Amino acid sequence: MTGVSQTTVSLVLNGRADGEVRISPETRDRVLQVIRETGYVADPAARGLAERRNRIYGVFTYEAVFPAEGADFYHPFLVGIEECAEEAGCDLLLFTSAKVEQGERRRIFSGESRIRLADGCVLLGRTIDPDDLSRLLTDGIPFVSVGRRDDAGGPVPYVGADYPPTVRALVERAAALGHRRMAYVGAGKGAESFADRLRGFTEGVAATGVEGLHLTTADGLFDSGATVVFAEELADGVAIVEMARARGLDVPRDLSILALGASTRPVSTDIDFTGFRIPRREMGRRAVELLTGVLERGGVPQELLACELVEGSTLAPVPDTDRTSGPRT
Amino acid sequence: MTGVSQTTVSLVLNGRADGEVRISPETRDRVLQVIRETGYVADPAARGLAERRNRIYGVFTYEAVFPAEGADFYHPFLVGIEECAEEAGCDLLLFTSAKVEQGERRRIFSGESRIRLADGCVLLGRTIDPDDLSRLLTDGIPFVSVGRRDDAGGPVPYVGADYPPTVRALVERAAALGHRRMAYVGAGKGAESFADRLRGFTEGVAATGVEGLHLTTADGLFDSGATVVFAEELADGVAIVEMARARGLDVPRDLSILALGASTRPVSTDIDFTGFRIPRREMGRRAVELLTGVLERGGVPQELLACELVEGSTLAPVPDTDRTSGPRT
DNA sequence: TGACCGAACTAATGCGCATTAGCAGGACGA
DNA sequence: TCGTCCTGCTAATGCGCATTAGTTCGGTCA
Repeated sequence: MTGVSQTTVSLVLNGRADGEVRISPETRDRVLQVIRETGYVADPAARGLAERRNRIYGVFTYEAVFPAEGADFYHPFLVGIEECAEEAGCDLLLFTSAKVEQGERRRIFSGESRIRLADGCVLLGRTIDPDDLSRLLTDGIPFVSVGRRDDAGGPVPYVGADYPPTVRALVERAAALGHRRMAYVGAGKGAESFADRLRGFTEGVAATGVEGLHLTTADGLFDSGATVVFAEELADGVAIVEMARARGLDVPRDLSILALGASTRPVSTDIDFTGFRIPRREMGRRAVELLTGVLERGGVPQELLACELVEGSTLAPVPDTDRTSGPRT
Repeated sequence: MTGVSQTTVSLVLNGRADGEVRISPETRDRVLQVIRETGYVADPAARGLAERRNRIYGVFTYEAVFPAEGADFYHPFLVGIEECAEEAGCDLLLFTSAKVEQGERRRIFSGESRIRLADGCVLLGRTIDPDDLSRLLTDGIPFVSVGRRDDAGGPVPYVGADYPPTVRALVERAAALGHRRMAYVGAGKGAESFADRLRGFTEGVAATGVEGLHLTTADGLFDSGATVVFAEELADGVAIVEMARARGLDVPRDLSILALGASTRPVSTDIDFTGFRIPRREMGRRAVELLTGVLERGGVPQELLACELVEGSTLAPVPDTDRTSGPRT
């Protein structure tokens, strides 16, 4: 002991020698000296209890944070999150205790959740359980979702990728190359990201005045007369390319295939798809920044980051035969 | 409120209706009902403060947990750690707030460390700052190091890879193929893992009665007359193979090259090295298990896991010319 | 009828800190 | 000499829980 009160130590530790409270330089130095000698560190638990914050950001994922298969779709997000947390001087709490039950998905509020130990939380996953989402809202837990989310009993704070204009731009590019019959292959619903892509496709088709088909699966694709395919995910694109090649079609000479973003499903390919890049790392960074903002000023931030178009080599001008047969419809 | 005291709620929440304390089933059900309706969750901070544990394991790494380059050397460890933490019902706290200063390494006890929020800690990194290590010991913070560590003012709890017998086995295998002059290329010190590999090499050489050279770098390797090279790390192995090929040597016909474990440095190669596999995932798992044991029963566990030999294709019988010229020394 | 006991709770305390109100002591002006 | 103000510090309180030592309220038994 230095002979001073616990209060004084607390004040010195927190540098609270401002207006209201005063500590003489000699006392401060003496306390600091002892702190240095003993290596005293304030108990974070008690500190958090009194201060009502821990400088900890929670990260909730529906999948394993460290996938056994190596880096995956979510890895770049996490890179950004870690970078930004480091800058913010925050630690990251991974909710690994939320076990993945038999056949069930990980849930946020399972049993005694430690989520409130975190000042706020970043949510990651293609889809997020609606119940979890509304629970977060009603409980008033600060959070930011990575990926746009529809309202869940109230506006959801998020940072997403701005798919519609991106997909639309691809449609326009295809139209400029003479394509007049385009197909979108994929569910177009379920995850918001899918819906947004389909929306961009639909908007683009309407804006350019070309024909647009929405196929849930690739079945019937090759009888549809479409000269360019928009694959909802990279994995879809890979599958379609293989199907096309199996039919003796050359990509992109006979059929252009665009991949709309990376794939959440594991897939390896060396095809240089035309499409766009989801700014995953930036989204991760931005999510942490927005979370910090929410904690400081509140609010419900909603941001969409632009996707960068990828030139690739799977988009070519419409084949001549199709260009002539196009008007026949 | 249910009309009962905070104590009762606490007892119900923790299922403490055992011998000492009694709660009538009706009261319990009533409390549980209200808990379910309101979605009450105990504040983990306060709980931790009173209970002196948080069910959180800290993970300290000297590098970024999520490397920008994708999965790296440390990834498999983390996979195992996450798996085991999930089973143990613990969350993981990543100390991202310990910034990497200009040119400095990450330090565990930088400023207001949140390390004590974790019940214990897993340490990851090729080398660990000796000061950090002894500080952990003197502060009595439960931890387990992934990778063997020499004492730091006391025995260090660890789970490591058992390099010496593994390397020794490789030496014996090479000897069985006729090699009589072997070279170890690498520092052989610094990290414990390097020292252990060199020790295994030295032991193996002594046991088989062959000649063993220790070269710090690959300089002079090709004039040494060695017919088989033990590369300390994968990256070293790759470099040596390239040097050998540049000299017109065929691997492994003219020169056998063994790689001692994966590389902590980023390197990509498709060479199918003969060597061994570091059981990284298992080590991660085991570290968490040992940490749990330390928390429950104390002690200083020290374990070495066996490495699996990898057949590969860079080890061949000694070349004839060398076999004959071998005895000339 | 009073002593005794067990069942079913609750009051009180402490965890280690941050924070607020307040206190001792000296300087200073009237 | 007394009141006032400022400086430099501390006592006390609360954060939300777990835990321990009661306390109350029927019975039960002698």
